[in-house]
Amino acid sequence: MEANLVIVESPAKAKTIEKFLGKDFSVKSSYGHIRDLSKKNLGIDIEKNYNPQYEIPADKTKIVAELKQSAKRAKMIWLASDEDREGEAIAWHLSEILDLPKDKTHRIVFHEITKNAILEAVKNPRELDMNLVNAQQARRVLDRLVGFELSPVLWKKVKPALSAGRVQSVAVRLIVEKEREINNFKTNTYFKVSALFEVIHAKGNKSELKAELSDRFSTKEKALAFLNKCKTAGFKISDISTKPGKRSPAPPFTTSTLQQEASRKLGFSVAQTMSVAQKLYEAGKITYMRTDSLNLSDLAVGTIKNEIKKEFGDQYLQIRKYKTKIKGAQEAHEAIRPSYINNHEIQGTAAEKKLYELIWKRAIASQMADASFEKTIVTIDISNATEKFLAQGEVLLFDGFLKVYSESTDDEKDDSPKDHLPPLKTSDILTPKNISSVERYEQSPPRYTEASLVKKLEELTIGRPSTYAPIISTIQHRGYVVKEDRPGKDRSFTFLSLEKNSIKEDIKKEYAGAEKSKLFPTDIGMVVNDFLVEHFDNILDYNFTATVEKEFDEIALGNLSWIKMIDKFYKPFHVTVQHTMDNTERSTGEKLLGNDPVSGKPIYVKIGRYGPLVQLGETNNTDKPKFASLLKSQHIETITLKEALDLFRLPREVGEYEGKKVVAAVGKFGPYISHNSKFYSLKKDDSPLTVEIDRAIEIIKEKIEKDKNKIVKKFDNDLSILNGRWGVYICYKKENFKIPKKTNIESLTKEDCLVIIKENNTAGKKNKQKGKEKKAKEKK
DNA sequence: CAGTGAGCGAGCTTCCGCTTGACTT
Repeated sequence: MEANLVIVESPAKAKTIEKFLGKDFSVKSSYGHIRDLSKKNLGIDIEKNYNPQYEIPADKTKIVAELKQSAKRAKMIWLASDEDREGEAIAWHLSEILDLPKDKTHRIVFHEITKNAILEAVKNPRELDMNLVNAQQARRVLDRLVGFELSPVLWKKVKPALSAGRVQSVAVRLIVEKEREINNFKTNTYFKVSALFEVIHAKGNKSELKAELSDRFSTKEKALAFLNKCKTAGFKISDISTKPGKRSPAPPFTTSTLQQEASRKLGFSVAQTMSVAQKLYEAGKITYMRTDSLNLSDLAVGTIKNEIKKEFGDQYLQIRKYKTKIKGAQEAHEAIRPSYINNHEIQGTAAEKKLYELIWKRAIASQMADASFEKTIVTIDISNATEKFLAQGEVLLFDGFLKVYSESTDDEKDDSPKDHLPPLKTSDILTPKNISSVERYEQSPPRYTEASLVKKLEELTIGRPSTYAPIISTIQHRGYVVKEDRPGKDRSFTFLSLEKNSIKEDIKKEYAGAEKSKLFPTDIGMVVNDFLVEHFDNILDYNFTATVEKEFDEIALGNLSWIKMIDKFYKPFHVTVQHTMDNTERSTGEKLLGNDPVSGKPIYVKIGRYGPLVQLGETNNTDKPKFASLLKSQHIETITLKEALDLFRLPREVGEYEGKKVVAAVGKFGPYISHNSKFYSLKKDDSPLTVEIDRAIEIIKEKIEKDKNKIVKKFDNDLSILNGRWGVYICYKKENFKIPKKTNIESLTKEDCLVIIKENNTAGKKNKQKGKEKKAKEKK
């Protein structure tokens, strides 16, 4: 029996610490929170000072029972959860549930998992900080009150099963407002001018110089006028200036920056980054991956120092201490870094290797010297114009940290040429080989990616490292936001070129505006957002979280009672909730698009029971209005009257095939064509409004062919072997069964199949039941 | 599997933050 029981939050952490502490200590993990507000109801007794009703969730009963056993046997219990308010609350809940006597309980904290830090922590135990615990209770109660009072308002006023909350609703708002900003963006064009000059040097050899005009022109006429002037102009270098520049490395990774860089450099989703990082952490290869801290332990800085000296030399070393700029950062852990710096690479999956390499490079580079440049700007005068051409050159003098790593940015649109410049001197005369002016479009603001949304949330201090990935998945799961690709459009631009004293004008085409893996609001997301902003603007305010965080801090310092703080928020909030429930109309996002030119009846667009629709005619009239669903690619915010009118053309007769009619329409499962009382789904690029008979026949033939291939073997009407998405499987009485790996499909007999089904049924019944429950839950 | 959009009402849905597996019909 061990004399000492240490409880931490994470099992991987427990394993590491146990090694440092020796055999008198047993280290166990609580697996995060062990208690939470009751799930069945509000879980808060409003009448009795907002008394929280805590419960141990079903999936935690086992671990709590184990901890109880261990605690009973131990002489001293060390509560070693994180030193932030959630960690303090975990320690408090543990002491309550495990019924720990004060004289048997020590609270210890450490910010890094190194032997020294842990031994030091054990030497300096303290008591539970109830102020910090109360700050957490306030946070928890506030979130529950907001979520569980706001969501039912949406069920009644918009649609059942929707949700709202302090964090998710603001995340959705960011995306909705960005979308509107983009939709309202007026794209102007301008003309930029660039030139290719020839320089003849003293010895007669020639070189080329690219330069850009310092000014842009707002119209084609102005650009043309300028090019005309250039026909007779002389070009001379009037100034060459050089100035030094430097770049510093980025700090080591936090959760948020890791998610951003893995997205930009490796194309990972934030969830993927977290799951790969979790694997690396559990394997002991990196430090904890949910952190907002930029700190590296002294031990880590020491080994990084040695590594840089050994690999690159002393001149590449520059020890730096980074301070977080994020307000409200709790810094309970280190920054994310490799556990062992001398491991440049690791064994593992391709994704694990790539992510590890990224973390390694970033940590190393953070302690390396600045890179230095020399920037040269050459100014070229034009004899008959006031505008100047500028040529820029950049020479890397010392690579420094760039030897290892360079951070990516979200918008890399700096396309000005930065070449190595030829030898030049002031007063050199230049001969233009070509001067051209190209029409450019102003760029609308960029849509959010998962990673850039995380960045924005972190700036607003909304959410925590452990919740960034879940937030992104929640708002998508609720149907407020979709992550998808959307095609761009062809657009034309004018290209003017002056060569050999004549100006040529071309109209060229480019493909622009295509989006890949971007976050778009859905119709329901927009309607819910507008409803919440209208009635609960204080909670949807981007500063709401920051404001309440300040109050949580005051509670943690013992300057404010958490009950008073909650009461001050709740009383007026609840009045607003009641008022909104009683006095507002249902919100459908209804909008008048215009009138039908044939009947003169109004056409509306709104969200109906089954999704967005267009409506022809009024609902209160004697004759029923006509309805039609929007296509998947259409949205209530942007659909035009013409597109709405087209929707009423469905179902549409496309033509004939094998003597039977082919009809295109939109059904429960999307656009389809029907033929001979069979149905065929349309492909992504097909529209039921425009699909032609030839294409329809193609789709029909394709489907028939595919169905043929689906059947591998058919024993009788009940039993067959089929080809599915995840490979070959057995279908028996409409139920599907997995075939064990290494089975020879060719030789499977009917009897073999029945055996597999039987085994599957007995062994897999439990799992299957679980799976079904989970699925049912997800559906809800 | 291939429209539906009325109205009533029972019983359901829902938050954020801390953790990891079990789950891939």
